[in-house]
Amino acid sequence: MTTAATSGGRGARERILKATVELFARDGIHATGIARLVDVAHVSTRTLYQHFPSKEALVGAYLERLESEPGGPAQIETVLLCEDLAPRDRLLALFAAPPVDRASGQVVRGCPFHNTVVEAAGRMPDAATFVERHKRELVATLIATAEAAGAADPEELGGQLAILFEGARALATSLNDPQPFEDARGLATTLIDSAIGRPL
Amino acid sequence: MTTAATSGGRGARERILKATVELFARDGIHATGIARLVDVAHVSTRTLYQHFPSKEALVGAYLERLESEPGGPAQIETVLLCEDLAPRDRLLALFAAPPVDRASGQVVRGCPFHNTVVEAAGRMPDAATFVERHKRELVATLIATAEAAGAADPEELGGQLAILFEGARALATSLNDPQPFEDARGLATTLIDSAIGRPL
DNA sequence: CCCGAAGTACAACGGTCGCTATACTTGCGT
DNA sequence: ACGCAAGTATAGCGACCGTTGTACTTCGGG
Repeated sequence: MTTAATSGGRGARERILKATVELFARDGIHATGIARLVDVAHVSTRTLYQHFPSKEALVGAYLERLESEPGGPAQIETVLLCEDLAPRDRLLALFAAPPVDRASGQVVRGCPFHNTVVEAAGRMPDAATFVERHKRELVATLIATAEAAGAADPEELGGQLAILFEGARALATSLNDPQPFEDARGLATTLIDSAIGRPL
Repeated sequence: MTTAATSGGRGARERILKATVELFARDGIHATGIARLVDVAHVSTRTLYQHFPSKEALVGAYLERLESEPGGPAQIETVLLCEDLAPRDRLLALFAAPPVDRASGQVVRGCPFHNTVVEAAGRMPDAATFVERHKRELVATLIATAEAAGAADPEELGGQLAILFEGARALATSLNDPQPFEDARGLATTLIDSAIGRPL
């Protein structure tokens, strides 16, 4: 179901970005042509190219949007910054919910950042660099949160949780089954509680 | 560096498959056109289409080859079946070596099966089904090996190792850094030894 | 030796894709 | 109320991609 704006008019850039996030994340970059993008965004082709010089530039904007958009497909990772939760709960929240896109209601097809690297296949170095930086920040955030939770070795725990998170998303995608997320949550709980000396 | 056969002649099907595995795994499916495939395989376009009715059929053959080819990009997983090693060592071997393709000598760009699902983006249901089955078999093999190693809860350990393996490959790809593989190996060692009651 | 299968060379087709040109319309800010 | 930026509609370009047709060559087995 398309959730982008249903009427044309001013604010084209915003509609283009919304449609881009929706379609690139759900259907993939190669599978999403400019024509469909223009359809969903209710924007003329000309307008799209007045805002973005090329499809590759659109991919760059897509990645930036993924990072900043609160309800988007990358929303899960933002719980790490939620100050309302205790550090331990923030870490566990990563594995709490099945990774669902609020817009489409469907289970997210893996990690959109990682998928972009795979689809780019070495042909879009800027995108690869962006994702590399994003993932390094994710690991850094995990380490910082692990430290805030009082982990004995925050770097070790952060690195482990990063692998668990990526692995759960990848395996859930390949298996077409959310089960790995539950397995990862169980192991994550053990690792966290062991690292912070929490009683069983 | 291209390692496919350097001369034409009989045996085209084999050369086509070798080139397909090399190029699809290294450069991606979308990025690999029939023209390049034909070049590397030293085969005429016509011959390729006499062996495979379409590119999509070639993707199917590619996946089958990935599973069976001993030295191919999916070679790492085959150590699980190596009877020369003790079960515990088989499990650890998964994380021992950086995932390198013998043909290209480069670090493998994630898991080729998972990448195929991502690139297919829902447009090749057969490929997705194939990968799903492959991954279920991988998990099953991990569980069986965990059981052979004497794990207290083989299903739990197998599932955990599967997530670690997938996560290490995915994160190493996104980060463009083999570090996650080392982190995963450390955690895997702990999990295995804890599960089989091995002393530190 | 020679038939038939296997492979080759190459041009071209239809389709799609990213992208642009042209000419027109809309609607907010002042 | 009106000017100008913003957006629209649409046709089409050139390039590339997967795929096919045609006519020719090369072998190996009987």
